[in-house]
Amino acid sequence: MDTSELNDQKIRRKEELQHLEKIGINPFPYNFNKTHSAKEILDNFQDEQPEKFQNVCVAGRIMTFRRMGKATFCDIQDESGRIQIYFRKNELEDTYELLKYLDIGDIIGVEGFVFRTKMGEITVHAKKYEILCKSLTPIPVPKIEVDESGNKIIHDQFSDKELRYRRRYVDLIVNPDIKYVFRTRAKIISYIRNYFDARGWLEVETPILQPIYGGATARPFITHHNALDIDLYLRIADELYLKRLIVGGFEGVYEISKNFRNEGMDRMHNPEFTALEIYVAYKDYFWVMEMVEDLLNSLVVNLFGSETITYNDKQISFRKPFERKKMFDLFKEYLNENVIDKTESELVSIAKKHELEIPNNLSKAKILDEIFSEIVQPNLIQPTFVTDYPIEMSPLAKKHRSEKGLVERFELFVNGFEIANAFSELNDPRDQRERFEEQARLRAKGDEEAMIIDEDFLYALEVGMPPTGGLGIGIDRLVMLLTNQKSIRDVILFPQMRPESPQ
RNA sequence: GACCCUGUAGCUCAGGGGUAGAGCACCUGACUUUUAAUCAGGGGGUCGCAGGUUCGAUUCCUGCCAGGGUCACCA
Repeated sequence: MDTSELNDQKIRRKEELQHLEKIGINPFPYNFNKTHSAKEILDNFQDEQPEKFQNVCVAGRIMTFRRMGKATFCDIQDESGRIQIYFRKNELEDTYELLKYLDIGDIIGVEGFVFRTKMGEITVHAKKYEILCKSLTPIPVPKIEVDESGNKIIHDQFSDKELRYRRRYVDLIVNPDIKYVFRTRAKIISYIRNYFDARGWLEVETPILQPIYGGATARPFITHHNALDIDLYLRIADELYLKRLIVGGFEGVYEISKNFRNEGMDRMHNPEFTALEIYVAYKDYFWVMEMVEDLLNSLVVNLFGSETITYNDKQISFRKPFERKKMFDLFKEYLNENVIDKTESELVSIAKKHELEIPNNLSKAKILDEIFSEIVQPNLIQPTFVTDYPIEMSPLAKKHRSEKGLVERFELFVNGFEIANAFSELNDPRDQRERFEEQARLRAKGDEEAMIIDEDFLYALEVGMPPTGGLGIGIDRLVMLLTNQKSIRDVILFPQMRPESPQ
């Protein structure tokens, strides 16, 4: 680091560090034998049995200091929470003087016994302590002041969103409550994995670097392989590879996949995001509906002990069965129109009646999609399966067994979010080729997101894929929903940011 | 990509054409059960960056950079 950037606080900390080294103390030692977390002590200490905690070793980051001459209190924070430490000069002798070389942010290890102070706080009375890491740059430490009328005044709150995302490590220290979101995220993923594994479905890994991207309509990131001298695409979805594995004879495969889409960023979108896809042989979309219903119901019960969650003051119930509605019935319900036989221009004028401007030259599928997501989707708060989509919107889904022009597809909406997308998978290679060709025509007309023909995938379908039910779940949005977060950036540890420009 | 808002101390913010303010954090001293510790002193800023207007710009204007929000595209 350029020393001209050092402010007075950094300079002082560096001097403290050098002093510690000069007197033979390693400010960056190798290990510490921690015996208890803060939470274990706070939860289990009993005043009538203090002997159980006669000798504990705790470690954590110093978050507050209250120095009172010959006695000092500080709070240290470990992963489980905070605990107060008490130091006395007459017991620590020389090392007491060294406390003045410690700062908020330093990590220390303390050996001592647990007691309760006059004010009632469970505290570790230090017999000895050692520095485990000297912190050379100050962190903001919020202090909550309560005034006479009981209002909370928070000083030093670390609330700047840019800094919180860029320096997530500081955010985690200073706003430890957010750890809950990431713990819950891990629990959700591990629950889903266990659920699938228990049913014998195989977790697989498929290529992130793909010569032909597919499985979704989106613009890709492009990269280059030097040795082969070819462009490769970061995957936008793993669907076509998972289906190849069903062709290969695995009867249930799933992948928890980082996907990459070169599109806008906002509250609901990050350029890289996590999707779950699963394909099970011999099943159709009705079976998938019941599976995802059971998966989400049992997940929510497992996490919260209840079928009901709260998102943004709304109660959302995951009680089975979820509502099931055909897409065209929803159009009827919200537009009072039967849109199934309408032309493009008729649809545009219907949209206008509902104060929705549709850009020119959109295909019928895109217009319907637009109307649906603007007018219908925001109303789907309780878990709702929307079924039976127009064929043009779903080039990888199998034609509906009885409804002309539709496919066997559903999406699950909760709180207006699209959580899951599923099909009876298209396995007729002739039909699949026609759908790809239609996509190619759209692409030629300028639709940059239309799919590319994947000849190898068609070859695989010619080899033969059994009837298959497939499902995709947007993990980030599911986590948002289940942790009551309003931005995708709040459920991704390191969300994408514009790089900081060197000023 | 378009529009709106924002950028001042380590953090959160106020201010305003004439030597830059608060709370917390930091430093010195006092204090052996404090917890917003308290008390007495003190230091710390290229006011996002670059131009322009002006006797003088952190303040006004323009451009750029960064962030947030809304819209567009999308999941």
